[in-house]
Amino acid sequence: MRARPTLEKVAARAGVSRATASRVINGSTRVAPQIREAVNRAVDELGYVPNQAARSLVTQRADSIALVFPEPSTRVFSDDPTFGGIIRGVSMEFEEADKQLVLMLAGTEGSYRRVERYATNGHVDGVIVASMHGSDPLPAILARRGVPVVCSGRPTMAGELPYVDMDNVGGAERAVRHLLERGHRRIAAIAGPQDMVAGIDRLTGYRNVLRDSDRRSIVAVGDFTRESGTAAMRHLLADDPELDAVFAANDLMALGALRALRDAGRSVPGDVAVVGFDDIPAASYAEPPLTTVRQPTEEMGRRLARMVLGLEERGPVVLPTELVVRESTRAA
Amino acid sequence: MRARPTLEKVAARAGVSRATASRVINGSTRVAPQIREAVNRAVDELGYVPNQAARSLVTQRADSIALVFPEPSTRVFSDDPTFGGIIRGVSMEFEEADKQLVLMLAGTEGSYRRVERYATNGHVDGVIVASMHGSDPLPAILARRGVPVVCSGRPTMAGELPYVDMDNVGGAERAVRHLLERGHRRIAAIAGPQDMVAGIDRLTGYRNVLRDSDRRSIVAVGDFTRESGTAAMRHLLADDPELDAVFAANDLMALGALRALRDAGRSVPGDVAVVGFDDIPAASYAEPPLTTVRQPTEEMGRRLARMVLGLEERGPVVLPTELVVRESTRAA
DNA sequence: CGGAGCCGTGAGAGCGCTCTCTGGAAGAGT
DNA sequence: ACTCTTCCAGAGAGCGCTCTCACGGCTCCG
Repeated sequence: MRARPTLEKVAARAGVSRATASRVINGSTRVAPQIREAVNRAVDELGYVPNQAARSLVTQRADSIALVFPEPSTRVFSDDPTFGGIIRGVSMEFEEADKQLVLMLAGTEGSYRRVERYATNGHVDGVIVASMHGSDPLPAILARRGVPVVCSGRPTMAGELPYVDMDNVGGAERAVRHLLERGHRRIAAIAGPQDMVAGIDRLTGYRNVLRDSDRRSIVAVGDFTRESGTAAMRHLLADDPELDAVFAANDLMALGALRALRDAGRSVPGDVAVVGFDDIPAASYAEPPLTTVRQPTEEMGRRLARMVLGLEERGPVVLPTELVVRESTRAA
Repeated sequence: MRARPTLEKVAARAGVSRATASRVINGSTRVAPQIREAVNRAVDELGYVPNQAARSLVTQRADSIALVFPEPSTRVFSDDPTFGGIIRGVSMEFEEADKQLVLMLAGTEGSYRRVERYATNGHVDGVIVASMHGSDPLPAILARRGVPVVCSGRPTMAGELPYVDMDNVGGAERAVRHLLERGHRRIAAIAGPQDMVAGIDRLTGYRNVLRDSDRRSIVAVGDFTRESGTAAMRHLLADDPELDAVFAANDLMALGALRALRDAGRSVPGDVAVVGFDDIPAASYAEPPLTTVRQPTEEMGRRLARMVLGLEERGPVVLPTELVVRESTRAA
């Protein structure tokens, strides 16, 4: 493997100084056209590519940004399309800005410190933290150390941390209102974990609508897994056999609820209508296909990227969610 | 944000030379214990973290490795747990080796060149290419440029490229044999795209077993989407109404087949048994839960990582797959 | 007791780049 | 014609680190 050419070589070949070559390569306009061309030719001929390390050393920029996922939940990347969408969105923006995406899965204590070290040490120009638990201490720590941080999902630790979140409350409200409009009267909820912002907000949305309509709320709490959805649904059926609709705080639990309803001999949507949240692929495959709330995950990624790059004002951004109506709430 | 301390400062504080401080930080044993301790203390007190750019500049190593995904298929990360597993595995190994994972989604022509540039320019000590299409030219290009490359999935472009793949042939064989053992006689296949190694190999496995058992093979080709699975199943039923089992080259298509069978009024597994491949989460939620072939995706990630890091001999590695038997092939 | 050998430390070069500062040529103004 | 400005190119410093080399002090052997 032959040594990569340096700026020095390019300059020599083009018959100019290193400084001038550098100017051309970095797109300065204050260079005579013919010289510019000579340099460009030399670059092509030698296949020159700037050494990022050397560049970073002097510019103090890394041109890369870390995307940190909390890995405790193995769900990351496997069941939950949110992450994939975010990555895709971030990736697209970064490509445009010519930044690199450094992916870090942090879960263990040790890897936390590793992320912290890595981020505070100039490796990276900023960090996007995709934490589901709003109480994650990492963002605040990094921010305090002067690293630009943006959170995906509203952090619960009050503070000035900029974030991008989905409109969980609004999405839940729309979903529950949809059930009301369809004429359902006893609308139960399967809530998510109340230590996660998404879990809290979606339950809030549900409560908001029911409160306004003077209907009683009936809530069971799950942990966002399918199994917990099944269990929660069983409890709900036992507590209130009259219920005719369920809002689940995510699709996985809705899928679990579907199973419990099937086992209990209730038809969906005939006896009980079901709404989920997330619009995971399996929601459309379900039997019956699941009405759910879709989130603009890719857009979320883009906004996160733009914000951490400073292309967009830092600050809370809440993206609209969209109700996707399928058979699980459509009168048979 | 205060300036980060340099090695110089640490050395000064410890009362030694820069060289010695560097030795301590890099774990050289040839330093007097008390000096070592003095340096370590200085490091702690100042919160010193080495500047990676400066280090890379002189060592010519980047301590990071690119993981390239071909993005044309939006499925990446959303429906397919393979990617997630690979990322997790790679990430774990990298963490141990203190390397960084740079994620690149390459799809467009432009981004291809970008990956090429980036990888050949010393940013990265190696590249893992997770291409589904074995004919991807990128790995060969990089290899020729002297960049250590490892492929996830066997590349079709014959060559010396080291790779890690799943035992697709063996998995398919086991799946089909399972159907034979269950007493099924007319076993059809829904094959994947024949320009993808996974598609080819899984069909080969199916054919191998049927050939040995003198049974006729009945094949419809899909494109790994659920819809194509539904369509393929319809064709198969039309062509051979007598069939009593189907092997689908992936779970998504198997799910599609399930739907077509339901629509056609065939019970599963009573009338027709169904086997998939991948063991995506939705396979276990399906109605009935799907018998399928599980792949050790995380292990794959680990092996890829170890290979590209040179911790493991480069060369073809084929990981065993595992048959997961569920209701879709269990006699009712 | 002197020289060879070894070990721990410091001095200093240099990795490849950017950027400031300086110099010289060309154009504008008087 | 001469000065003042403008503009473009080059010289050179220096980013923070590693690593080679030289050197002083020590031990060990003859």
